[in-house]
Amino acid sequence: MPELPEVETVRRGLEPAMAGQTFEKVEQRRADLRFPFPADFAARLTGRRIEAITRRAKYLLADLDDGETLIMHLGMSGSFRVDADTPGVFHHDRSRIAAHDHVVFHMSGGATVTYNDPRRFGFMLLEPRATLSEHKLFRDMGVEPLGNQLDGDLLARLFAGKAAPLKAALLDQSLVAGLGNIYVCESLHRAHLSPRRAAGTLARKDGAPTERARLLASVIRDVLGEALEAGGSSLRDHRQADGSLGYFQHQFRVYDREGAPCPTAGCGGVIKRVVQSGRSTFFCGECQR
DNA sequence: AACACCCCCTGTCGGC
DNA sequence: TGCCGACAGGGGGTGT
Repeated sequence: MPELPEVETVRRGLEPAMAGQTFEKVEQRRADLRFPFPADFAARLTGRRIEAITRRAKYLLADLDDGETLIMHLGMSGSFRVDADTPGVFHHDRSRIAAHDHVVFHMSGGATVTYNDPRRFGFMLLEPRATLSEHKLFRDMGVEPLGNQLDGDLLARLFAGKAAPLKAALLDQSLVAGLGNIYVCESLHRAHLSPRRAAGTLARKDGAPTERARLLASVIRDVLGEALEAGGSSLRDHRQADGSLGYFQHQFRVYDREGAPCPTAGCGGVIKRVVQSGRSTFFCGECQR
């Protein structure tokens, strides 16, 4: 489910419950998610204070006071539920275990934070913070699309010479990190660019960006920013950490809208679905070139 | 090197 | 109603 806007929304939901708090008790309810949990996972967290909850691309990072970082990835179906402190109710008793609740964090401030993940494509790791940027997961990771660096020039440089379709290039986390299937489809539609166009065509021969490269960089930031403002997208029953729903899905122009009229003014096209590198791409063949 | 493809796992939905 | 295949927001590994 979660692309950058959803993960950032989760981060903001976890922050008040976890940042500055200590793990009072940790329940690990199975041996593995996508990967095995780190050795002595619960014991290594218990008693540790979280200095900050941050995010890199689609990863949530909890910086611990012993120099380690708890790395959390939500995969396709991971979510966190925060049960806030209720006076008079001992917080260890507050959270009721539901199907696919795999980890429960009991925080010193009183909140209970539960990780639920039906498909178990998510994972949690503990790694030393000092060398995190050299870790296999982060070493080759691309730029944050909402950071200062992403503009037409960078996009053109990243894509120069690439024969891969724009769809694949934008999903490549080693170039731009944080986009997923939804926001790539939405961004390409807004930029009127075909998902099948070779990524290298956004750079001129001398490597300078085309106007389309500038436009694409710009709409990516717009789309992600708007999605963030809407609290992300809630597909199926996915919820934010506080239980509320994001509502950006109501603003989808192409994603999961096969057969619908293209929303571009005066276009008259119909949204199509094709498969690219094994995933659905939604786009308008008329106004996306 | 740069792609395309398959897989991990569970739930849901549409078609028959 | 029930069964079955297709598909789902991610990404790592393998093979060409």
